[in-house]
Amino acid sequence: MIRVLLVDDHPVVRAGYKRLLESDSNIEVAAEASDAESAYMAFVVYHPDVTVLDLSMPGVSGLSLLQKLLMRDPNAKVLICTMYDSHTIRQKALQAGAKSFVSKNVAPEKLLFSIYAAYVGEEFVDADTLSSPNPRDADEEFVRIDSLTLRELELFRMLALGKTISYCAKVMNLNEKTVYNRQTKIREKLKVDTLAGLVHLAQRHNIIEPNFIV
Amino acid sequence: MIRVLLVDDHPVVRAGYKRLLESDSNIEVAAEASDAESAYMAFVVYHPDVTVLDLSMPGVSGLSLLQKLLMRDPNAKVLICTMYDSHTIRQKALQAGAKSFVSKNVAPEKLLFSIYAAYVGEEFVDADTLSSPNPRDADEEFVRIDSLTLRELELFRMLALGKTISYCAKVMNLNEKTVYNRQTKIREKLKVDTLAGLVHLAQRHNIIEPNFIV
DNA sequence: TATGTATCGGGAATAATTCCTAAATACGTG
DNA sequence: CACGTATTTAGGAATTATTCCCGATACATA
Repeated sequence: MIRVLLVDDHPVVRAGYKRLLESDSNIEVAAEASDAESAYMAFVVYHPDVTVLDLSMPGVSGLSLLQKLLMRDPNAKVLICTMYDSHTIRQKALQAGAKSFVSKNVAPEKLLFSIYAAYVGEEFVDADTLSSPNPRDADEEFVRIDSLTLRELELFRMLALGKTISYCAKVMNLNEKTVYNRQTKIREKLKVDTLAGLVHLAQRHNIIEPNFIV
Repeated sequence: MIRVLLVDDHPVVRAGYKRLLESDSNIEVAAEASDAESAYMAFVVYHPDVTVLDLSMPGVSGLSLLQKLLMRDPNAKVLICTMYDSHTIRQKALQAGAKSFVSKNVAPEKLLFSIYAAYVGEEFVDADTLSSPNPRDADEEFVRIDSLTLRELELFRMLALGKTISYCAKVMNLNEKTVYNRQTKIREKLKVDTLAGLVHLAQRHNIIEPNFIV
């Protein structure tokens, strides 16, 4: 039996996942969490075989959680699952130590398969997304985004979402000074001179969802 | 047996929904679709009792599909389900003729309940989301934007596009000081505390278009 | 004419941001 | 292991951006 910890901030989606995963008789959802904090606690308490982590969580980026989990247990099997099929995010996730990565555009069977793969310790990165490299990949902008460090990427995302410096500092457990300095560096690296430009860049590269217009 | 048509562009999420819905023995997923076109065809062919429609589809807006479905069958029971818990979207969906509306932040049981409600023809709008009106409320936002003067609106647009203060001053033939002061007033009127927030607001109200890589 | 509102910017105070520096930690490599 | 390199974190001082309060003009309209 593969015991899974399920982390996703949408109850409905999480419930759906759970049913989907448990349609496989070898998989059991041992615990669920809707945010990074409770996810970490659940991880410590339940020692799941595999953690399925949805990256599109609000607040602190899921990537920090990923690192925390790996710090706690370097052999943790974490399967990253995300709406945003961005090469940037994928790179960062793998770089941060994720063993597996699938987007929500993948076939459901592949999700199950990748949980098995993660369980036995194999790395699995969804072939679809890898084999059809995004045309944006060659883009200069992409290279710039790629040059961001993990923490810079996190801050980039939050700033693009419209969070204030003080909010970012609070959420990321940083001194405001650090956030200011890092923000400057981000804009430097991305060659963007306003916060608004940062938003557009983030949207172009699926770092944040484009604003929904109905 | 309630026959459901399931429309969501993420296979994994869709599969999860399906398992969730079918965990209720009175509900059967008669058909699935991942885009507006095939959803419409499936609707015509299968005559579902209830259509569960995820609004976060790419391409043609889900609301257009909703209208098409209602044109085809004015009594169609359509349950709108969305990631984006925005009052704007909710308003527009109901206004377009949706009978029911839930966000993915709702409890899974409520999703099932709302399908029953839709089936028997009752209107159901998730109370949680209604009772806590979003600060980004569409109408309020609209009123605020409406309160901008002509020059303020011009500047608002330029700032949202990512132009710098000095550029705006040059183009608008103004002293930078004036631009600063005006910018402050705009953010005050719009109740937004970062430039990034200004971008999102501008996009929501079609002041500027979200820019994608083509 | 009085009144209100839009437009424009100055002066002084304040807050935000940069620039430079540095320590602690991690990480791969010879 | 030791070493070079990169990351993450901030502080002090300098600089810039932004606010707050204010006065001036223009222009419509009650």
